[in-house]
Amino acid sequence: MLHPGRGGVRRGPGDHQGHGRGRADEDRPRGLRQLGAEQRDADQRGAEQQRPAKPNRRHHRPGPREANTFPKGTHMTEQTTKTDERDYDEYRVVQDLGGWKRTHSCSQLTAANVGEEVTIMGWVQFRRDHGGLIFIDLRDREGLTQTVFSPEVAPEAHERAHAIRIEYVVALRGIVKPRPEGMTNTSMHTGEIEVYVTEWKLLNTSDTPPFPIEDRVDAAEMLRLKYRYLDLRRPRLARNFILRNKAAQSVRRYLDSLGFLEIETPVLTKSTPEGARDFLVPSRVNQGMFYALPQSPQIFKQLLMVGGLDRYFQIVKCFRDEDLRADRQPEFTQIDIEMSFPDEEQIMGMAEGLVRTLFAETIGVALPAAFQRMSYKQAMDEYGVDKPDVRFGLKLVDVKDIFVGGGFKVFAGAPMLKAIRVPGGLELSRKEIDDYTEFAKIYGAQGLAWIKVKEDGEWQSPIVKFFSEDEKAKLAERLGMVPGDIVFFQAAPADVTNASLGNLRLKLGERFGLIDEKAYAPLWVTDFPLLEYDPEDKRWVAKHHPFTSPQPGQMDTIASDPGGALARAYDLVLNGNEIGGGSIRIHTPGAQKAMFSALGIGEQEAEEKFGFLIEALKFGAPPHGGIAFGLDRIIMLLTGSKSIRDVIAFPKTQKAACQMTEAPNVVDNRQLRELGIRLREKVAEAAPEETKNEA
RNA sequence: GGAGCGGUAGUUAAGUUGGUUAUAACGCCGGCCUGUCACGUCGGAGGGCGCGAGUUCAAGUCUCGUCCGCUCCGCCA
Repeated sequence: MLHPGRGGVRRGPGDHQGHGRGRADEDRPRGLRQLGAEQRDADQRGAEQQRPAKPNRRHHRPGPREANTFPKGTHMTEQTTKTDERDYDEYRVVQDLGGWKRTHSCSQLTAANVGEEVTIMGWVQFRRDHGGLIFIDLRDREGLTQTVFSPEVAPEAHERAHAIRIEYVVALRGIVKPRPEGMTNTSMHTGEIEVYVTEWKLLNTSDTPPFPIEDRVDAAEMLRLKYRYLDLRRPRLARNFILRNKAAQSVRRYLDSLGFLEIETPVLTKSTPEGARDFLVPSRVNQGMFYALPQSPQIFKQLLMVGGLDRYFQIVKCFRDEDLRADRQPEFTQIDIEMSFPDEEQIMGMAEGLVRTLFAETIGVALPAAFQRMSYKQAMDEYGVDKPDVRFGLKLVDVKDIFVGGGFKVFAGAPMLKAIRVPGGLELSRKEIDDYTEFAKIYGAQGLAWIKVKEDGEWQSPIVKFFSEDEKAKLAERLGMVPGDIVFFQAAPADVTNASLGNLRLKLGERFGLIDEKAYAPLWVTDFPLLEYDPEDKRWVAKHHPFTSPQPGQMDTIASDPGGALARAYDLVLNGNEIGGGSIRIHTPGAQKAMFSALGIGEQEAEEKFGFLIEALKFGAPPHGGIAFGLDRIIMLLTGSKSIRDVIAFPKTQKAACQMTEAPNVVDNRQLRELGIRLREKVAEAAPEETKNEA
């Protein structure tokens, strides 16, 4: 893996000189090299010691270097044109700040500053060297400023500026001047002015970056992640983190104003058996024992309520050892909130205020005064998913009853049969329909039935020949079918029907341009089932978590009808994304025990795993409840990012690895021995000898 | 655990039914240039196609394996 250096000489650690751009010094006996040459030679020796010479094919450069291996004079006449080449390394001596202070950021200067002497510092974005005038666009996280080096204004500064390259770090001092008539750049915030540099300091050089530091460049994500610190310099990412900070501060201000206390909870905590896989941390002091990283601070925030602290919040890292997605990372950030003596309305009202404030203060969007609400049942019935995107229609319609006992076995015998009518869908090509069929199969569907209603009203479909006239009539009426439509059907088990049609609906919404990209449609989904059946474990598990309170009276029927019990839980959905969820919690030991029992967790097991919680509930736990928001997902929505990685400073790849640090990695056997851990043979092969760990 | 897509100069990509010396643009290095702003212009260097086998007279192109990245299903109380 070669570094994209500019010259033939590799730089070692601590070498700030930036030599190695051109050929080695001895190739060019010119006056330029007097300054700082000694220093450089010393550095070079140091660098070579630390980094043994490696054949570097890339930087092989024929020319004077080879010429010099000939006896002096033999070929020199032929080389004379080449010896005019210059080496700017003498100017690439890194300087101290020497007391210089920044007066402005790179986005600040406007016509109002004309005539001022300013000092700006940052990275070189572009260099336009005209031989005479040199233009440098200087970048910091805020923006760009054009600077001018003129031989008439400052000859020394101008001469040295020939050495400046992209991503060099410089401090520029100069006078703000209006740009000449007709030379303003309207696409730049600072486009009315330019800074005439009078003196400047080179604060650091830079190797050529592996990819350009510009938004318009589409570098491979692997590369961006390996050089994440360079990726972060790009305006798009910088903007994301500036906004993320704004959002976090907005949350703090809002919750603080309502009396919520920001309290930290442990990161080294106890494994919880329910839910996602835990990340485990071995204990050295207690060999053979493990901490777990929190999947959420759920139990701690409840205990803070038992502790009488009344209102808590935390912007907190949570960890789940599950597979990654475009919107899922193994460590992510939650806005975690809990309050005492609330009902659902209070929490939802507080949460709406929070989200409304957040959107107003970050992107200036006014969300509706009251968010739309929908029961879980309605969401599943009409949208097939528990996080509907309500920016558009195309609702799912249950048509099972029409075909019960009918002649078309696929429909008549289906556990669930739903249809989705798409106005204008007549234009879909065979290929598109086939693609949608493949799409449906991802969710376990066997196929995808369809009917096109042609302009003359005739139905075109591979399946209508199996329908009776009565079925056709009822179907047309139920769906309101008109010419130009296509109707898709899914006949399958409930989960497959809902998932395939629910997700197809989203694709169709996009295909037919039904989604207003600028709209924000928040939606509360309420009345979730308390439990859901896990066919793998063959038992009922908590849909939300086992501390969620059932709705009044639901506990009584839980044994007879576990699937029918409803929870005091609510999710906040925005444009089809789940951005938050919470519940009123169980706050009496009796109810909590009953819940564990319903989940098939025995008294002894409950005692071992959650004994401290049950005990706490015995000591006057107040009624309490809360909510948690996925901060990363909210920032994704606010910034329009397609990937959660674009809103996390140092994210992990799909294999949960960090391209930059190469975490996770093997550790010394010594470290393992201290922890009382021995790796199984197969794994141990990859582990290093204990003495060999690279620094 | 599974499905799909991808890996070719520093980067982004092209590369035909396997066939001379693997293309281009940008970037890089150097020359020239006093009004550019993704400056221009002239010249130059730079890769053997993720890695490993195999088929073949011949492999970037075909086969198998493997590694890495992305999207998705499962999973994510």
